[in-house]
Amino acid sequence: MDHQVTRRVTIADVAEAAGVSKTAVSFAFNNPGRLNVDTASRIMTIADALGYRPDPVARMLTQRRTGTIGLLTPQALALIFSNPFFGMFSAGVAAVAEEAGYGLHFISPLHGSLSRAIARATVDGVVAIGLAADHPEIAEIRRAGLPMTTVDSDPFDTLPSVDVDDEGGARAAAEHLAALGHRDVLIIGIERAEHAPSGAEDVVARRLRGYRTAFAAVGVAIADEDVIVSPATFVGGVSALGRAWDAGRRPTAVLAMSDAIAIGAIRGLRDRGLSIPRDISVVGFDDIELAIATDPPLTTIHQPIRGKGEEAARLLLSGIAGRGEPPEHRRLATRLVIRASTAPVASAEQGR
Amino acid sequence: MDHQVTRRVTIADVAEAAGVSKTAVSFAFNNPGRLNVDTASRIMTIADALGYRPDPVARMLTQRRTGTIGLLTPQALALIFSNPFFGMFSAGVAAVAEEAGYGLHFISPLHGSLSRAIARATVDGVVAIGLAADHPEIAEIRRAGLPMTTVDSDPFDTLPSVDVDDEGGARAAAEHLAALGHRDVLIIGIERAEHAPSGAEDVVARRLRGYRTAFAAVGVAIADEDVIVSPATFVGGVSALGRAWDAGRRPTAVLAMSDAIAIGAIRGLRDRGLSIPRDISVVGFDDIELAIATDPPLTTIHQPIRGKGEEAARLLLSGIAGRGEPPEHRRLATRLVIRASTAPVASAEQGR
DNA sequence: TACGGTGCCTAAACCGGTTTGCTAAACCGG
DNA sequence: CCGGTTTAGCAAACCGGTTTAGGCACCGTA
Repeated sequence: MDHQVTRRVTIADVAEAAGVSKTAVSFAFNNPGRLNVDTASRIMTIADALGYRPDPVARMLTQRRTGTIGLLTPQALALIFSNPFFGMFSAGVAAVAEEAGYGLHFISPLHGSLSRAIARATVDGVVAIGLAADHPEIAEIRRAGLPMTTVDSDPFDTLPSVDVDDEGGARAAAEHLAALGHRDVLIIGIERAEHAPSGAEDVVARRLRGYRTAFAAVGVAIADEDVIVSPATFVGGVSALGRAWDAGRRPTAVLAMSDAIAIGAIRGLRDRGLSIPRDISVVGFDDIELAIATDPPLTTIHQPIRGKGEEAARLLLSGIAGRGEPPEHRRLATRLVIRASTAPVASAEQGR
Repeated sequence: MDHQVTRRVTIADVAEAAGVSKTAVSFAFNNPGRLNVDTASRIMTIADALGYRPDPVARMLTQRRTGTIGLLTPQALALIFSNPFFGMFSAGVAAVAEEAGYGLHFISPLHGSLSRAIARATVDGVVAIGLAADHPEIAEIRRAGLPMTTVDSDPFDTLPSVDVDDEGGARAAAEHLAALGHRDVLIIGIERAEHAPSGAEDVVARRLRGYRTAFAAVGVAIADEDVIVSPATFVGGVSALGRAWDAGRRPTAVLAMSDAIAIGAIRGLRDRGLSIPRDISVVGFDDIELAIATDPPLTTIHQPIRGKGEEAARLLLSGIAGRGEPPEHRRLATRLVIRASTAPVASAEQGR
């Protein structure tokens, strides 16, 4: 019916139709107490009849707030959403955002440019996950005057942050393997979108350090060739494992920096006829919900994924509220969860 | 340093500093061709020095477009993100949105009100998933003049839509079970947020019909008590199964309307000492990536989750582009994928 | 009768940009 | 030197709301 270019009905239209000023209409919606009750309801009736809906953009402009927080990732959403970890994390920030009446906007590179995406984002603040602390975009956001909290970035910072004990978790994972007698491990790290900017130490680096520390304690040095990277997804894990295998690597254990990767790696190993954990052990990182339901149930490092999201959102909201407290830094604990994807190294060899 | 309430630097500040008009500054950013090249670069330099960043909200207001599409769900994000299905679906819409230069905004009930969330959302169009066709919010969005495409809603509609052959898929799942000799099944449907508005037939209803048709063909009627519902999450599945079990239900097979639920149900059954599929068969719906990696690998109904998201986004974008074509309706195929969570019913009984 | 309140409503400024004429100067061929 | 065309930049209107600072009528009171 009204299929034409029917101009949107504005506050002025309502005002005219009701024979009052724009101010009155605005009051009817936002501050009815300032109007005679009859006038107010008459205005509302007319507004409704006309199908008037205050334009949220215009509203944002005058109020200087958007009621939205941004969730920024340096990787494409299409990729990141393939990782259950990210879903859980998002669920955490969404939960506290919703609770506080905020909407959620995802900010990810637009045509490859994170800057462009940031410039277009209409948000009151942003939670940035997986952004190295020296990433130029961080400076950009701060210049824009937006409150921000970082997650899994470097901690030494003037911004509030939340992360987990990556190094400790990784160390625990590697120690577990070392204690089982493993000496030859393949490490699958997380591929980062960005061309790693120089110095900053990211999640991958911290976990790697943990792995190395643990193995150094039993006298094995992890060579760079023992470390490969993969997108943090199931299919990423499958193919990363495949590449290493086809290149001739035959480790007795795999340390993956993400459960999605680990589960993919298990799939890849199975496809090659290996039995887990008899022939080869696998340990993940994250402890996603489904880690308990895989075959075999995954030995992994637990981190409070959802809690991380919640905490990040909380810190951000208090930053938005603008009490000028000094930035808080939260480091959440990790812990080893032993399930069934790891076993003593000996078993495979001795069995022969 | 600039820790004060430093007012945001506006286009007027830049204009003044550069000794030009606001127009010139605006041109320097959006239409540099209209300016002398020296002037333009001088303006840019000054803008940069001042840290000027055009306010995206103001920009939206004048341009009458936001460069953002909304993804609307009737359930809380915190819940929905717990379902891998949703992640995959989002990845699909995100992929084509990003490609087209659009951002992604999630719209979900704010303080329980979807209307409120919609009113606040600054988007150029919305993809609505899982909203019954007679849901009042649909009318609301249309009145707002926003292009919209529905996913998994009722199809008979004046809006573009995409869904899958739910009934056919469900029928295939049930036929598979029936062929294996199962006659006593428990069905776990998806709990919907909304107080089911009367007539509309949703995904749950369509799948249920498919299940019923298949079993009717072998002479068994599915009673209402055989149908329970659960949030579409792993933990939802665990507890739904628990409730049914504790209430004394002892089916030979479980038909879950979501893989997440199915995997949770398997977990619940295992916790009770059952072996899958020897003691009881389970079939899911969706075929999420991880369905291949669970223990046992899940027999399920495949649907092109990601493709659904992509297609929905494409339809929406063409709606936004506003070529006034009649709305398209896409129905994607489903198919049974037999893995290892189903087996003949006889085995358990005969084994005794 | 003048005066301070109070209740109800409005005109106009404002938020921070973009866009539409329009003008003035420089350029150009004849 | 002249009329016509570019080029460079500006003032003002506009997008659609909110908010400030009154104005006006009516009231009770000193």
